[in-house]
Amino acid sequence: MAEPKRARATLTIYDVASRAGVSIASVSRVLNGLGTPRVETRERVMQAVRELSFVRDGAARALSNGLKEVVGVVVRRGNETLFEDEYESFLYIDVINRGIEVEAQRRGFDVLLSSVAYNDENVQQRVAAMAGKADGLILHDRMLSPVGIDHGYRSVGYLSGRGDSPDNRARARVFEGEVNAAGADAVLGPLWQGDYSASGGAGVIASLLDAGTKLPRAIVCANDQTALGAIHTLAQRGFKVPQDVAVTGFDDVPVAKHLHPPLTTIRQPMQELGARAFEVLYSRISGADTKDDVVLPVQLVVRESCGCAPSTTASAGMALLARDGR
Amino acid sequence: MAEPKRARATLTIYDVASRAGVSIASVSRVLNGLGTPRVETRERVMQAVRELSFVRDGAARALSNGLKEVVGVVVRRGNETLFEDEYESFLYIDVINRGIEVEAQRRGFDVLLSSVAYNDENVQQRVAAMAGKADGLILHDRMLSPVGIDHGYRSVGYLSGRGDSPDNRARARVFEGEVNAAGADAVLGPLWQGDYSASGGAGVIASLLDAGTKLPRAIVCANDQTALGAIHTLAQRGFKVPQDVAVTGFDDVPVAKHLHPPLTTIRQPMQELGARAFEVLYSRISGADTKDDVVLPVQLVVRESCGCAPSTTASAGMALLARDGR
DNA sequence: CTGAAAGCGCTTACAG
DNA sequence: CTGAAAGCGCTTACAG
Repeated sequence: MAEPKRARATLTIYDVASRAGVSIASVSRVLNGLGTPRVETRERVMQAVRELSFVRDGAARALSNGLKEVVGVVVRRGNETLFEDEYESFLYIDVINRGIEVEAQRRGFDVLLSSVAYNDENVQQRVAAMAGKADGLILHDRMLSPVGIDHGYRSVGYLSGRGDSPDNRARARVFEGEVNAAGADAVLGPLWQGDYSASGGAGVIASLLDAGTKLPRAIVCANDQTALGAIHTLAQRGFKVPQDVAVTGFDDVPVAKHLHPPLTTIRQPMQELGARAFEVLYSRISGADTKDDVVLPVQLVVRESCGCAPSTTASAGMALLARDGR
Repeated sequence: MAEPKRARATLTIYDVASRAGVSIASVSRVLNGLGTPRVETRERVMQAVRELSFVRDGAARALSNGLKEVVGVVVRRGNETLFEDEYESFLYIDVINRGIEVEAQRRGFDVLLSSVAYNDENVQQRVAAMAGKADGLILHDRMLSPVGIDHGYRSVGYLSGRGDSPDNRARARVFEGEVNAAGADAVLGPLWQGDYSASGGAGVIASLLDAGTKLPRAIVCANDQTALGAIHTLAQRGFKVPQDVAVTGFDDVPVAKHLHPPLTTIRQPMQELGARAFEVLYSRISGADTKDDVVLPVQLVVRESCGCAPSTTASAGMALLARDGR
């Protein structure tokens, strides 16, 4: 197959100018709504544009303006074997991106997307390429947060996410602090190392049980997928959740409420998060000095896996939800 | 807030050249792996690049090369009130995009994303802007497909998607043909007009019932969300699915299997679809002449809502699934 | 109000 | 192997 080179746009501003019988400067001004052209000039240009279906080249504009009107977004994705339901968990990435995009669109920006695998060797190159194509970059990482729920369990384990995730480390730190502050035993460490995946969570529990370890009374998982895997293995090995071991997740992925038992977890304002990320970046691009650390409130979603009583409402799980169109 | 203008990249290829003591032509060649530079030249350039953390400007490269290495993807999104579970349905868009992106990355392309609301007034402008920033565009629309399942129902309704969707029209056409061919009554038309949303599906059923219409024995919905809404209203009005009215969907969104009853539906190879879309586009960009119409096989997912007996397997719904890393 | 011209940061024949 | 220079398609002071 031929290398895609010199797929040069057929039409340029010169074509429009000559057809309209004006200079390229006038075409540019009309197209940008600059100055106060005579109506005749304006109309001739617009007509030529229409007749030719002319579209300005973004690269040339960007080069001339020093502004591409493109935000780069780099996400990391797993590339391992997945539980079927796990597909859904990637949703949260897309919801964040959706938030970025909505906000970006308000400013006339578009979103350039690139995902790198966790084990990608040339992350550097990929990020550099993105940097070259965009005015600024947003890099995803998982988020951290404090929580508030206490069933008086005396020992609580932290089934962690990837070791190389800053969020995971922060989460572990907060976890340990909170559990100790409550006077309970915090159980965590290398044997409790998951990887944000369901199979990772399942594997940790299986290894612990195989090694004859006594499980803590409750297990806080780094995310819902991990909890999903943990609950699966616990059930398989004859443990009742939450009677024998309580479990919580993080993210509130759609399937969380369909698990047995329904998963107690934390919901984060994903779309809003993306929107705010773009706002901060945009301010920077605009040269404003901004506070760069934005923390959004999270919401505890109490269901049954933590030991709380089943809610009497819930019904069909079909509550109407207004989606903010902004 | 200041307009973001002239956020010009600080470093250019000239900076690298002068630091390395060579011409910009040499820098460019080294960076592109062109020609056979002396090792010393090569190393001095690389070192300068490293020291300066230089990144080539994508716009300038694009302008010079006539190639941006960017695919534009335009998706349409609803902006109405949503059922909570409906969030998930947008997943399929993202899965397709994921397929595009994976394939694009193989060719050194990145994905530029833009979504337009169904009621967006300046779709034209938006698409034009995208066209200017990309080498080619992929526009989403829903897909069509034939099916194969027969419970001998004598009357079957088609609860449609948006009227302006080509896929919806194609689906309706195929539906009518198949049902008639089976010797049953096809029920469709303006009163059966949904909009791909759950509330749309719910609304149609409610209106029909309110008008005293006798429902057909089975209802084929344009997509899963529509089916979700339909089932909800049917249950609310005291109809048993599938005993009184059978219902099928289209898409196999994650929540489909958690419905009561589990939804019989069609699964499409979404990610593959995206990948193929990019391939076709890439071929065109490369100047190859390609067949542009690619049809991928779909898969019928039989569950209970159509009247089939409950599967004896299913168990925890946690089957492991290999995700092709390609 | 409008046009000629310079310049944005690269790539690439063309000489040497 | 390497450098000087033209050109990619726009935008925007600067004159007129």
